[in-house]
Amino acid sequence: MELRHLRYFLAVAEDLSFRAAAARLHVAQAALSQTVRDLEEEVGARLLDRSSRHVALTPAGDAFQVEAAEIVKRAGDAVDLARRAARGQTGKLAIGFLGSAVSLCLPRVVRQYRERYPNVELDLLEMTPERQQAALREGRIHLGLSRTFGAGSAREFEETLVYSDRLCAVLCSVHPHAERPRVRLRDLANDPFVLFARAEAPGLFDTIAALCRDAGFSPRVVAQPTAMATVLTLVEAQAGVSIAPACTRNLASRGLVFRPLSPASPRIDLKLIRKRAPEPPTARAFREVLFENLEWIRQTMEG
Amino acid sequence: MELRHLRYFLAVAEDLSFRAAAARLHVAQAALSQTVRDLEEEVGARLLDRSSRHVALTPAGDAFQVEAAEIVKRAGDAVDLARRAARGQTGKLAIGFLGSAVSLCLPRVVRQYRERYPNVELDLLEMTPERQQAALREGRIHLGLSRTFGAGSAREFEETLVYSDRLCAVLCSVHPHAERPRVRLRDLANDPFVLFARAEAPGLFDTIAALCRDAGFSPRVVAQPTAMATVLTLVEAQAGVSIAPACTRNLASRGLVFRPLSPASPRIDLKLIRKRAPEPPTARAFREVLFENLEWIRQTMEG
DNA sequence: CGAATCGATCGGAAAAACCGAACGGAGGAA
DNA sequence: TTCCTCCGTTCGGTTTTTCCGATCGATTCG
Repeated sequence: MELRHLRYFLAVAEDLSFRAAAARLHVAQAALSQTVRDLEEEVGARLLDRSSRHVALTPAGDAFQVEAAEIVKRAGDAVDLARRAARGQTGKLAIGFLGSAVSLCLPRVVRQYRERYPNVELDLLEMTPERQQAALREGRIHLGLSRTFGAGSAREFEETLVYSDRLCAVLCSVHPHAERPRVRLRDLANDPFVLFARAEAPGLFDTIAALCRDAGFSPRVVAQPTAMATVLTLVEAQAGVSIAPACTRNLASRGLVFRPLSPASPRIDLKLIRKRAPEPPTARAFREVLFENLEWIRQTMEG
Repeated sequence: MELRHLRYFLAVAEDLSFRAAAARLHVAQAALSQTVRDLEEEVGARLLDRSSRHVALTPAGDAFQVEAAEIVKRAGDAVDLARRAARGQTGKLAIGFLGSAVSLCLPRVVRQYRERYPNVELDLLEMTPERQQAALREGRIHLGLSRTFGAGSAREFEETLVYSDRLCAVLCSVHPHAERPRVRLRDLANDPFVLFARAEAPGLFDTIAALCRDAGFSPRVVAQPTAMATVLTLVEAQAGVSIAPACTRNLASRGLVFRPLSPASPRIDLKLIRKRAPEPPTARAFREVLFENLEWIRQTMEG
């Protein structure tokens, strides 16, 4: 049995006439007779009562008509669905993101994406860069918003710069250096340091450690919380000072100050990362929406 | 697009291999490539990512697979449904019945029918013979359980005897003749009569009128209720006497007596009536169940 | 009773589905 | 690295299916 059988049968069942249905389908009436006959043979029951003047549905044909109509309709819908899926207008999309880095800009992009692609099932998963790398590799997420994964990952992943940030000194507002417009790193040599856990973000940690080494000291790290909010809380509680990307000030309260470093620290980049593999259309669409907002994101992050 | 495309695509999507799927379908692998290719062309999107070593579903293919599987399954279900409909195992069945005549035997037959054909949507409609005739003609009911429609209907309807009944005198238990084993009709010549409305059942009414005429009198009809229960109530209230089929005693309370007539009245028949037209399988099945119970019905009605 | 219309049937033509074989690319083994 | 194997694609030729025009029998209508 093929859809052709159903389509032909439906046409006859609607018109209750082989000739009219044949005309509508642009086929000869003989073809219709033949096809309906074959269908009835396969079903094993007559679907249409046909005297030479009247055509009527049998009870079996009546039941079959309802089903056949739905099947043919669903076949059309299935094609539409596949087409939409190919365009990224439906399907699934899972994105890993670094909360501290994108909490300011991600909502806007997600809102625009949802407006344009309301039928995509979107999963936003806050993850550390390391977990993002693993998740991308295993296909659990399609895109990552993260610091760079480091050298050697360029073959496996494609990274696109979203915005670049600078590291700042994070001080409690009562810290002796809090009033200075810029903070020299070596002036913090004797302060205790609260740094984001190395296990969660080795790249960030090692960058900071290298900066200190260049400034002529090795930081005395007294705490490594696994949440940036905890880092800031400890600094505010005068447990120590910290070095963090400027954008984390979006998480901070009034009792903290963020001060540029002197000498200026290197930029650290937030990147949109994807696996070098066929990209789901949903991911491609999300990237496009994000790229349209690049200008705005960079302006926001600089301000 | 035909079901063949869906079946072939599904096989490949399940095995993630053209060769394996081809073997399973007993076709050459080339035929599969061709068919999937045609399908993708019609959809306008790739459904399968195929490098020369691995086959994987695209997002579009993933969405399409779910739909295609359901469509193919429904196609099979539709055939089953039509087959069952042709056997009377599913569908609709509407039966008109004369409440007073079949209240004793119909429940048993209906119960058996429901057990054997649980998926048939059964409508039981209490109707007078006249309404049954019209409903049968218009196809609103498929079978009727009724007194005969009268001469001249044999060409349009086929009637099968279910059981035959006798008319009885119906008296209030305090009626002077209530104690007699048999009642001579002419002894009731001066009694007021309560008879079932002629408009609702002309055949019955005219039969009774003819009996009285044969007994030498014309009955003085003081009421013609349209419900048999009302007839009995009025008789019990001593509004008059009545003549009714013996089986109506099933509706009666203690205050009434049913007495055979003398001379014995002619039998009146309850028939199963159907239109001379192609019979729905559900109706055919019901008739079979009823015929299996004919013996029991007749014994019950005589008792 | 003829004329017209309908669906079924038949033989041949057109279209499709199918097959085997050759081809090219990718991964694994030597 | 080179060779080998496996897989999907592509290409002619064949088989099967589908379709068409013509015709037939049956029924309705004038």
